Amino acid sequence: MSDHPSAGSNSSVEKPAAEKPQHFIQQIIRKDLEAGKVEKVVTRFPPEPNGYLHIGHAKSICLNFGMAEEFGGVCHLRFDDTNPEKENEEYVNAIKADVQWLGFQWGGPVRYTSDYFQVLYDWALHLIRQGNAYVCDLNPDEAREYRGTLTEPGRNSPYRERSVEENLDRFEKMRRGEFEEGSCVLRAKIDMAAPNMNLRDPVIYRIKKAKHHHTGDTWSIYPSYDFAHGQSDAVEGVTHSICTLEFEDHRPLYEWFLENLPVPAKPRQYEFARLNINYTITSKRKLKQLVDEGHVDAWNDPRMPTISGMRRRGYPPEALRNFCANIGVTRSDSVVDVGMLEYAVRDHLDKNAPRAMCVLRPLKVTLTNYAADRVEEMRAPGHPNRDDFSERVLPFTHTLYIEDEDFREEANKKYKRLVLGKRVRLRNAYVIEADEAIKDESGEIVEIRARIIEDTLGKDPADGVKPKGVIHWVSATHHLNCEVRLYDRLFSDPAPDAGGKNFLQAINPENLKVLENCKAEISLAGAKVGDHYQFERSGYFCLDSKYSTLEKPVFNRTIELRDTWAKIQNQQ
RNA sequence: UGGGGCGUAGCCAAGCGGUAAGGCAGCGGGUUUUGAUCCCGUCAUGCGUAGGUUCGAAUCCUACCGCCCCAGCCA
Repeated sequence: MSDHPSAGSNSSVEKPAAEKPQHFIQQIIRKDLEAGKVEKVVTRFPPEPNGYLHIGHAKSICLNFGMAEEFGGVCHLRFDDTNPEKENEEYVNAIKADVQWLGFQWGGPVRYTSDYFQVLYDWALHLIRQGNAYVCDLNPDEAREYRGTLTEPGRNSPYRERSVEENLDRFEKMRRGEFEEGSCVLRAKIDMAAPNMNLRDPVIYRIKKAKHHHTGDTWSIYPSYDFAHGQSDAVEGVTHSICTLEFEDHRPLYEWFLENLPVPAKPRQYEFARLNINYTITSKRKLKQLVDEGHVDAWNDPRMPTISGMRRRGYPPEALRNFCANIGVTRSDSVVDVGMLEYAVRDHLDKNAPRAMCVLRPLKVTLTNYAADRVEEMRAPGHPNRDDFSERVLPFTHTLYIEDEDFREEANKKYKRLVLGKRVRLRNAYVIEADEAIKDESGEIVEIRARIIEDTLGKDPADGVKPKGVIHWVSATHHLNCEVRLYDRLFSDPAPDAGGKNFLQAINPENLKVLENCKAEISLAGAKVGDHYQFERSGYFCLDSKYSTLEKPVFNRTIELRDTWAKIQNQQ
């Protein structure tokens, strides 16, 4: 059967000029709607609550909820909870929060595959009565042997021809918990010689005496993914069941159940390529390992590619959605450059984050011609390109801090910062000129003595000697002490996951730098968790939701500004 | 020497028989009190390879090559 329903030829659809190209899922849905095959689009996002959602799930969420949104339908949130051994409620709650944070709302209640355990059980009975399923007593090793290999057909299980009565009886005993785990399973009777391994009498129910986070001890048998997914879609009236490519081989099985069971609808499955990003891993199992072994703080560690980690890091939900829109949806395997994600984050933050100044590595500057008790209130725009942001007030005083790296005793003309004997513009304030660098015993520069050039607020020096550049600063007496955490990529290998590599060895040992003596402008005292700021000339920052306190604010660097200066330096 | 997919620029990706969109990255330039943003320009004589069909092929056909997925009582 064809992947794409051979839609009635509706060739007279005029193509609107200069429209955004539609990806194949959009094309399929639009045709289904136009052909009247579907009245209202229903999709679903079906995570298994066995870990936290990551950037790859964001793509799926944007696709599934996005299609519902775009075509006036709904998207269900359904927890695919058929394996109680790995799932729990912490994950359920985290997943719900993540989906909502991304800005999506599911249609109707939160659903669980476990809501359908009774129907699924009844349908298993139906299959048995039709002679389409049997209880098989082969142990796992034997079952593997009987299954055959990729190139050799399997053999029929010796239990394949049990009578309906015996199957009914044994399945009932499975249900009642009378058999040990692993002693038997219920299998669909399809074809042990099928070239598609999924059709070689797949397991549809297995015994698990674990307590289920949602159904408690009600069941001692649980349906397999294959036996649950399509039927759940059918029960919910899902029209387009979108999943990743590795499930393509399962589609014939998905359809086999729909055809052999009295289901209320016939949903269709479509597959797209899952997201891969370089320098990143998107495997729940490996992400869990990073957490369990303490390589990171938690699932929501700002270095994690989890949705909660990116949230804590300061990635705005809009950036994630834009990113997903930018990468598209196709069926070809690909590895997206992490630069695309970073672009989306910078792009949104640049347009929306208020500006502030914060000195990360302070170097004291004393203004010898500025009275020690004088305080001027400089006014600075909240955003250079928007007038709907409120102004900030910056106290300007006799002693200031500038960035350690913004001063050099001598430098070539490419260095556009403060140089001994030269001028620089203090952003939103005066032009100053450096007269002297004071060093300690070890030769370390500990203070700069400088002068302001009078009458340079909003204008160049009257003598025509223009400053070489602009640097940020903070008053040494009127500021907010804070801690800043600089994150770098978690992995230094573009493909930490590839081949037989051990991804733990690809961990970047310098993925976090904590600066405890940072000086922020006082307006930042009002920062709240969830606010985003651009620390000018530095990057985008936000308060850390875990470590920040009123006494000691902790800012996470979400991402650096694009830095062509660093690029120039690296080229030399 | 099974089955299912996928190959368009460094990366992502349009294209659906009429002569290679767009974005990211890069490069060059302009504006700028952020080395940011913004703006302009540049970046595939060629679509995995080789044949074929056609007036015309990235699009159709054939063969080959490469990569991904499948042998859980995971999803």
